[in-house]
This record gives sequence, C-alpha cells and structure tokens, in this order.
Amino acid sequence: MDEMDAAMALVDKWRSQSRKGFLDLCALSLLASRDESYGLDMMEALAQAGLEVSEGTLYPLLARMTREGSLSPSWTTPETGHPRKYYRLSPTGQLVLAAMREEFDRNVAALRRIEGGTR
Amino acid sequence: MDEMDAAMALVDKWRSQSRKGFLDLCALSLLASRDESYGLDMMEALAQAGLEVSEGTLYPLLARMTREGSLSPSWTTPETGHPRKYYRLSPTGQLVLAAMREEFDRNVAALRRIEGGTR
DNA sequence: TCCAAATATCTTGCTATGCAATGCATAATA
DNA sequence: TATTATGCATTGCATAGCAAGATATTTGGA
Repeated sequence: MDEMDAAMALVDKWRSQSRKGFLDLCALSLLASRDESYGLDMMEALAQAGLEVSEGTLYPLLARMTREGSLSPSWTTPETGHPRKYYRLSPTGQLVLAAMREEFDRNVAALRRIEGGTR
Repeated sequence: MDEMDAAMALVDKWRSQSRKGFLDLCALSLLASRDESYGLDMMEALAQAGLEVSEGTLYPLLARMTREGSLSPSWTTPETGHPRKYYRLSPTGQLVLAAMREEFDRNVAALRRIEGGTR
C-alpha cells in the first residue's frame, strides 16, 4: 500500500533525529560497564545489544566527548595487531552519565504518563 | 565544585539534542490518547506529565507534522474565546506512531542491555 | 471608548548531531 | 610485494530544538 510507504519514509527520517543524544548515553553506559574499550570494539558491542552504529557516527561522537572532557583516550599498541585508541570515562564523564540517566528515565516516565491508558 | 559545573553545562547542551525526535513521539502519543487537542492545550498536558515544551518548539513541530501528513488540523472558533487550531492523527500519523513506538521501545531495551549489570 | 492583559499561533536565526561517503595508515597473509 | 583486514578520522548535508520576538483576536477595566 501507498500509505504504508509514506509512513516508513517519515520514520526513516525520524530515526536519525531520535538517536541524537541517545547515542551519547549508550556510549557512556557501555564504557561504564566495560571500564574501557576502543572504537570498533564498541561498535560491535552496541550491535550485539541491538544498536547498529556506523563509524561515521561513532568516531565523531568519541572525538567530541573527548574534546568536552567526558572521555580519556589512550593509545595502545598491542604486541600483535593494529594500534588502538582506548577510551575510559573521566570523572566528569561519570557525572555526565549519571545526570543523563536521570533525565532519560524521567523522560521515559513522562512518555508513559502521556500514553496514559491508550496502550 | 568546578567539575560539577562542567558536567552540568555539558548536560544542558545534551538536553535539547536528546529531545529531537522524542518530542514527535510524545506529541503523537498525546493526540492518540486525547483524540484531538490544540497547541497551548498540548503544552499544558505535556507539562502536566513532566515534560516542559516551549511554543517555539511545539508550533514548528505541529506545522512540520501537518506538512508531512501525520496530522490533520482544523480551525474552530468557539462561541466564546480565541480561535483554536485543533489537531488529530491522520491514518498515516497512526502508522507513524506505531512504528516510532516499536523502535523507541527497541532502543530502550538495547540501552538496558548495554547498561548490563552495572546499575 | 480606549488601553492593557490574556489567549493563541507563527517566524527567524543559531547551534549541534547523525550519517553516508571517503580517505588514510598499519598489520597480517598469501 | 600485493592484497586484505584492522582501525581511526574528516567532510558535507539535512534536520530538529529553542530563545526571542511578531502577529492577531478577545476580554475586562478605567
């Protein structure tokens, strides 16, 4: 049907918008649970959890959060393999993550209230 | 402390980003549960649920969704009071809402998996 | 009657993120 | 010594949130 196509196109456009900021929360959460990780490893872990993130999305995100002071990167050259840039949460990053979680949960709770009994 | 201020500033910047798309879902959900509503009324309902949305945010959002075909607006001039533009979900809007809900829930589930046991 | 406040909607300009596409460098392998 | 795999980075575009301000109509008081 035609109606369905129109709706899908709108949702496609919406998708990338709705991930703004959300991916920050996911990246910080992942690093909080893993202690440290590097780009491609994070991509794989996120995909494993059901969240596909491309390199063109993740790397700028990591660069920005580093610039802002939430992440502390460090290069490591393993005995075998390619050099990797490992990221950890900085103290600021931990505060930021805690605040984001609070607000995200508040927003989800608000949405559930808005949905009311219609669901 | 200084660390706290830096974190708060970052979260402030993040806040408006993280609401992109999310507000679409909230507005559509609200209309689904109310059948119809107008701008200021929606602002009040959202605030009631714990979500503060300004006019400069909501009106462009409603205009866009109307342009895209998700909302059907209709002017009504009550016997007493100011003319109001009432919005309803169109058939496309109902499909869009259903798809957004699915994807939002999938993303929340993914986040919970990412957070793992660290919470 | 005329002015101020309330109700209601709309517009402009700025900033910032997601993402496809592309490029670059190094290491392992054949 | 090519070729493939691993790993990171950059550019350019489209788009939404929001502060600030504009516009229009209705109501109530001096």
